[in-house]
Amino acid sequence: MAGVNKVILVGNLGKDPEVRHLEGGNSVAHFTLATNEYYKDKQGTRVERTEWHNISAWRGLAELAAKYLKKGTQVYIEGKLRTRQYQDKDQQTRYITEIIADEISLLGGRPGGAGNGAASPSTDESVSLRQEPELDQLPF
Amino acid sequence: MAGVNKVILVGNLGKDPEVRHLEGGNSVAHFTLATNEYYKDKQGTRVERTEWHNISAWRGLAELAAKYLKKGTQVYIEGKLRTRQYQDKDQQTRYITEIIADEISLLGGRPGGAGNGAASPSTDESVSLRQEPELDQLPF
Amino acid sequence: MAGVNKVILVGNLGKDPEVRHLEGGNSVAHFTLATNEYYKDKQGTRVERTEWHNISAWRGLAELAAKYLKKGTQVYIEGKLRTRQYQDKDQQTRYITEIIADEISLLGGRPGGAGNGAASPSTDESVSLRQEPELDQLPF
Amino acid sequence: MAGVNKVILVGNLGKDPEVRHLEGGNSVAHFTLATNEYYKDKQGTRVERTEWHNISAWRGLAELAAKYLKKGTQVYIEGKLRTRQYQDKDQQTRYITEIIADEISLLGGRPGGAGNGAASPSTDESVSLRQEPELDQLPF
DNA sequence: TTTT
DNA sequence: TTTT
Repeated sequence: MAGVNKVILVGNLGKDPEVRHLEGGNSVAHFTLATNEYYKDKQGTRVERTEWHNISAWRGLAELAAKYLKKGTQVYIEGKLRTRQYQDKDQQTRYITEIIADEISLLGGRPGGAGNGAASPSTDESVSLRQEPELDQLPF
Repeated sequence: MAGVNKVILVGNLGKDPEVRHLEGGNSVAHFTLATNEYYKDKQGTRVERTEWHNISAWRGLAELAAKYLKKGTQVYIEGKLRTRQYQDKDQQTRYITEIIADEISLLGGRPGGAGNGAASPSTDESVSLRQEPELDQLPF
Repeated sequence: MAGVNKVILVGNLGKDPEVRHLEGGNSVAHFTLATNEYYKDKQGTRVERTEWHNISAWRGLAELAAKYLKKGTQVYIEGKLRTRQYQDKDQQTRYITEIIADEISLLGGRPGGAGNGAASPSTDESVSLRQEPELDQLPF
Repeated sequence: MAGVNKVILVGNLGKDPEVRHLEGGNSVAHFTLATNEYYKDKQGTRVERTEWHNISAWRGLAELAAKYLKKGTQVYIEGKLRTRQYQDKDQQTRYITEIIADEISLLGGRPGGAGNGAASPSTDESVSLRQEPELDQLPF
């Protein structure tokens, strides 16, 4: 029976998306997303906690991310968790957990309006896709 | 502004929860959860893909997890992502991403009914909590 | 800017799905879903509260619902809210809120195993779709 | 077994929240929220669809809604579905489906920054609560 | 390491 | 009208 693996985030990009064009015409965008949380510790002091997430967007969604998202942009992201292993420079097995984006919505009234250099999506373009990444083509 | 950091999973436990009792009376349970996904590859062959998640449940939710969950149990989990760093045995900095559970619901008609040895929750007990982990008391 | 309109439910069907075949080859399934909640009132008495939801599933998802879901089946449903207006028998305008399903996952170990008469999905069939209903073809 | 009844919305308020103070010191805020969706119809024409949701926020969350939200404010809302029945002016039984908010997050860089007259939340105040409405005190 |  |  199929399970459920769903992530929902609202936060701000830590850097501009990096896009790689893969053999076969596919592309993938990577960026980090910060989600902030505020709570009071035992002494009643207000504490801010920032969690950083690794986001991957594939194919059409990668192109849209490259076009409309920039460092600082506030977005809603829906996706799924994926943990990959890779060999580090010392040939040690390491693990990294990413969110593979299925949907991205720009938040705030007017993206690019505050002079952040990002394009504004025409309302004809939907910033939303749902597709399987091709794992054998992962760029790293 | 507070962001959103939410994870929703439906899957099966890979092992019995391990519970640790911390100084100060707190407790934390750890277990892994498998979420299964099915799709067809380019050749049209059906492929099963299993993603493994590290789950942490704190305090009252840890006690409930220890009491009612076992290897194989199907659960709905809602929580948030947290990536921690730690030093491995070679004093290298490593990262691990976990889901801190806020809510756990047992699925399927009759938990423990298949002779899996887990207790069945009395309907007076709510298998749901929402609380902040105390990070300075992390067991590892 | 596109918004977000998402519903996530885990509950049991109150009746077998009713499927209608529309002109043009489309089909739609309707059923109700009960979600149960337990809490203690001010007197400390345990109270059960059942919320009933109207679910609609379209096209391929309608066929799958008809095939695999029955009264009593426990399911995970993801979808979106839609409120429609219609004229009642006295020509009064009435409103009904439904969840248009995007994804349905059967829960519990063995659907149909308890002799409920529903078919068991072959693992080749995915009980998951994501598509736009055609509003001009609504059956009522 | 407890079910799941969860709604996640990102949209804009259609009007200022209306707050009622109930006997016993409780309060409740009501407002409508629009979620926009864009898609192409069969002719390839771009179509915008707006869905309107009835939101209720209770107690502390009602006060925060009254203080920080205004017509047009973009928010993230998490809550649950509740359908109530009431008697209309002709003593007919009617149904209304609402989302009872558990969490509300203001979106966009600077709430109130565009001169909309709403206060800006001090970072010491958390715009998030999770509590049961007292149904016997519903204001209508 | 789960489940079907 | 479901389920426990």
